Amino acid sequence: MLRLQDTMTGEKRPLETQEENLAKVYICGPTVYDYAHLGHARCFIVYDVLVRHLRASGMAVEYVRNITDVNDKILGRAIENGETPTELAERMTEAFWEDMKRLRNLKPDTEPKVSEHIDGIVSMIETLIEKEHAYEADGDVYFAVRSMEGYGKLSRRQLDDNEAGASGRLDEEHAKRKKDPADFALWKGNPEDEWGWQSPWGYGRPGWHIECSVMSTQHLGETLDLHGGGLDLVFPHHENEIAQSECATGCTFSNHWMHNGFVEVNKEKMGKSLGNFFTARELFEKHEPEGIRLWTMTVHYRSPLNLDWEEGETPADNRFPSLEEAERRVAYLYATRERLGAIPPKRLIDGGEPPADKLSGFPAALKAALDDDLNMPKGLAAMQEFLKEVNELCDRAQGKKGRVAKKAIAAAHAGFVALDAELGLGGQDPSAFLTRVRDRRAKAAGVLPADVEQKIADRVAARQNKDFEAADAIRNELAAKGVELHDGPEGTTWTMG
RNA sequence: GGCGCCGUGGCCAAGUGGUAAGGCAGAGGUUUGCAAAACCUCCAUUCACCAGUUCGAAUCUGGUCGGCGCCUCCA
Repeated sequence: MLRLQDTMTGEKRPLETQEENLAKVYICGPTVYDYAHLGHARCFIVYDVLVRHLRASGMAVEYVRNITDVNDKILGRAIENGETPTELAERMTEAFWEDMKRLRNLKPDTEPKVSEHIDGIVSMIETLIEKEHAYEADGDVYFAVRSMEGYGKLSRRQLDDNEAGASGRLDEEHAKRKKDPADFALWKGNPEDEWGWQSPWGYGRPGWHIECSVMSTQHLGETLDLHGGGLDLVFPHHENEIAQSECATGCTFSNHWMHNGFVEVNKEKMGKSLGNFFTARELFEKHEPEGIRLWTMTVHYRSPLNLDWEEGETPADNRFPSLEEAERRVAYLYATRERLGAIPPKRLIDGGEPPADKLSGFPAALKAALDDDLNMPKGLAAMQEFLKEVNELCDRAQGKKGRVAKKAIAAAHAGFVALDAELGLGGQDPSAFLTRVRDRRAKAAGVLPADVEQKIADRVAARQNKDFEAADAIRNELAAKGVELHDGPEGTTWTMG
């Protein structure tokens, strides 16, 4: 049973779904005006693990994540780029999907776009006007926050406590049309030569929050089992979604609210204006996406996730020690999996000792960790102990007369299956992964694989002649470039340290 | 001003009433022609500080100090 922190109640409580064995999950997706950044990566990995875990626990999940393709920022950026907002949005949507795929995030079941829900938006606004929760003003439509009892319940704030314009972003033009400073736009009128749609209140575009109310309701029904997004969306976005949806339908909007923490860079919030902003794809140049995936799991999903950044002379010289460490851990995972797969059948025996608890108990330990408010660091700790046991198993199989029990091997394989199902780790081809990491590092260090292979051949010859001095000279020469040689029964292999 | 979060070993980080997971780094060992990898052992009598509650507190309460987020762009 999954227990999750609920932002609404401030408590950890079981995720109770309306229909048994079906979870209706809505996650706020990206606004597609630019490439996904590290914060997006983290956020969507968190919800990906949520969905994976629910499914691994035997639950069906209807996973809906929207694409916000209608937004002022998209328009602004498109004008800068000299393209249409639709072109930009489509380009960025494709890029987003590609990045998510590389991070090994599952595709949601439905990815509704705002541009395809304008009719629904208009009709929800009409309902809100009818029910006197919204009013028209000069071609705009605003939601009247004071018309709703309990406005502010998610973020636990009283309207009168908020400091109007505390973030210094009051838009005076629109502010004077509002009856209350806290009222927010459902529809914003704009000139017909600008991007927009026709509506009962004239030409214009939807406000920021209404699209999620409409898309979630349309695809999952009036009441969601869980709604999630970044911590910054609690107020105003989710608060306003609640206001719109509950005033329009009269139903509870979502039974559970989940919010993930931010990514920080050197302990400061990541932001374009701060110059410490990284897109997912620029980091993919340096680090395996799956390493980044594991890195996001090293802290609890609600805590800040800090990226260490050692700024280089040029962007290419930037270093990210925490990502390097995470990538090494993923490489260890794949190396272990590769070793397991390489155990020859003749080493396997029936019977034998029962597998160690850390081995056979890993899937259950992982499930228990995730059941407890998606505790991924705890899950990784269990993974680490599991991998150690698998290596120990491989060590035993490698001894001169080494034999291991078939049931232990089966338990190890089951552990890897669980790891991929629950966390989305270790599901790639091990040797392809390891070779890719090695070759990328070699390239970065200016090491040519063909040269290394030649040196290895020279060294093999030297060793056959018992010329260990020459052999060691080659080892040292390569080591100076970061190349590590591994002598094994099958020959010599190499990695980049 | 309002709402909320955090302070655990050299670094990162779980743990939220029963006596400190895991990772990185470090030390020693098994193994190796030498290495690497892998594995084993060691590495916080202590959880910012001060009071209090309790048989018992890193975990609860109050206070102090320090860091941070949100208050209509934000994942």
